[in-house]
Amino acid sequence: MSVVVRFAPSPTGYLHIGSARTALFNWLFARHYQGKMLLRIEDTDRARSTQEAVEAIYKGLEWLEIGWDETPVHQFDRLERHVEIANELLKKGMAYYCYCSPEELETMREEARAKGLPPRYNGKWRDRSPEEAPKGIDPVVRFKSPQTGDTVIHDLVQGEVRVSHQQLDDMILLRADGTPTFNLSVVVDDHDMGITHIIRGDDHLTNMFRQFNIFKAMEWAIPHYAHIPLIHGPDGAKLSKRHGALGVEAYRDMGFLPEAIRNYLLRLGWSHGDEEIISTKDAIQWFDLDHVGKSPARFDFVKLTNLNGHYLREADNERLVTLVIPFIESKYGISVNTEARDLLRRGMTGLKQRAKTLIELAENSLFYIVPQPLDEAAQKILNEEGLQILKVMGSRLPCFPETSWTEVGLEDYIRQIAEERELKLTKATQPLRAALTGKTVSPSVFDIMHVLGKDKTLERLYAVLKGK
RNA sequence: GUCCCCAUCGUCUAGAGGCCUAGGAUACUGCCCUUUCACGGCAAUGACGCGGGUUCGAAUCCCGCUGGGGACGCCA
Repeated sequence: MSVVVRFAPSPTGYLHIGSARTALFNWLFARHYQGKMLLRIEDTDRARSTQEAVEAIYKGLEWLEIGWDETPVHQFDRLERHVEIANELLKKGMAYYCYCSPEELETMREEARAKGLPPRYNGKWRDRSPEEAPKGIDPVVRFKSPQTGDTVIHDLVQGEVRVSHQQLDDMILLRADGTPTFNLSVVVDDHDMGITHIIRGDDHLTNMFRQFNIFKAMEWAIPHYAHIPLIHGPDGAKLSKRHGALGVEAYRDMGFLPEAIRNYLLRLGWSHGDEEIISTKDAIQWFDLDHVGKSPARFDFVKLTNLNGHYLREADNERLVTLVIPFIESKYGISVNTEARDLLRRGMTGLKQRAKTLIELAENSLFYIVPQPLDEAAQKILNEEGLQILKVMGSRLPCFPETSWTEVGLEDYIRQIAEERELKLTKATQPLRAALTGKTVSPSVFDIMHVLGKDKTLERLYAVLKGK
């Protein structure tokens, strides 16, 4: 039997990072077994579902380069089928009408709570005859959960999980307005979609038992379950939307690369020995449920940032240019023309080694596009002594042939000048760096001079000398 | 409150009874490399929550405690 998994987010906000990890695990699992990953939008809550949120899910997955198979299923479209199954359960005597009002249920829960019992529906209408039904009240349909014994399920991550049936109340299948609820819809869809493995967040663990019983009542094949632990915030609490969990687009805007996010998320709860840097290819080859940990992990920006730095260094220069330009344009209000773009492209090898995010890369790239004012440290470097050396450079560099104007050629030449004057090389390079970039920290000055070219280099140099 | 789950360096984790005087990654500190900064290299600090068992032997198995988390909706 081939593997079919699904990612089933509800479109009530953005695609948050915990959901992204669930999607990633499903995707890797499907790819590993050469199965399918289907996408199902759980939009049955009409009040909270929005089209924007649906778009955000698609966009988020696309950005993360997590693809899905087949056309996404919109759960709401399948409403009639869900109702059909509810009616079938009714006919089988595995479900019944309940006429309790929401207020009545609230009191019921409070009373149970007061007695130290679990706040559950007490089964009031479970065995009553329909004749007792009050007039003018639209009933809900409830599932007849087993009342004695217990259910043991072997979860692929959690191991054996056992729940006493006393813990299970008769859940609502159909609301008073006739629409199906989550637990029903999920089971019907999972069955109809031929889902073999359900990989989802730990917070659904208790739903597993409710859903399991519907599968049994319908005599449908029961899928395998794998409940992966949740991601926690730095404070150790669930990283939920309410706690300000961020959508994937926020991570994109913070300058993270999708491959870095994927690698980071993968290592949050899954491991392969001591491997840390894991390519997608290896991830697909290695991924399994056996090595998913059972304890929740805290989200750590610092480690993500480190990983991002790694992938930034490895990334293709042209790609980084394309990625960084929007950051430059939006954050600094500078428009990047083709000439500037070319400088960025040629300077990228030196730039990318020194940035951990695209935001940092944008900031560090600025000097290539627009000459930058001298910052405080650069001013200090260009004191009397510094200016003196700069002047020397200003007079010597024009004589240096254009054909030798390369990183190596320039280094040799400037080393030579420094030696002549019995200066440490840094005494020569720091004033140059300050004049060329406005800063005391940058890529190699020889690299920068080469990228800028002779004309631009001298232009910048003279501009600083003139300004002093 | 009831039920369920979890528990190794600050954080992410390796560890499936002897390979563990507990390994890797990250962060922090120091040193080296070096035109600055990063990268890289080396080193140092740093953990099996507690208490009982089982066993010749426990981070690993069992029980209890403590701590953390999750679920208890006509939300998904």
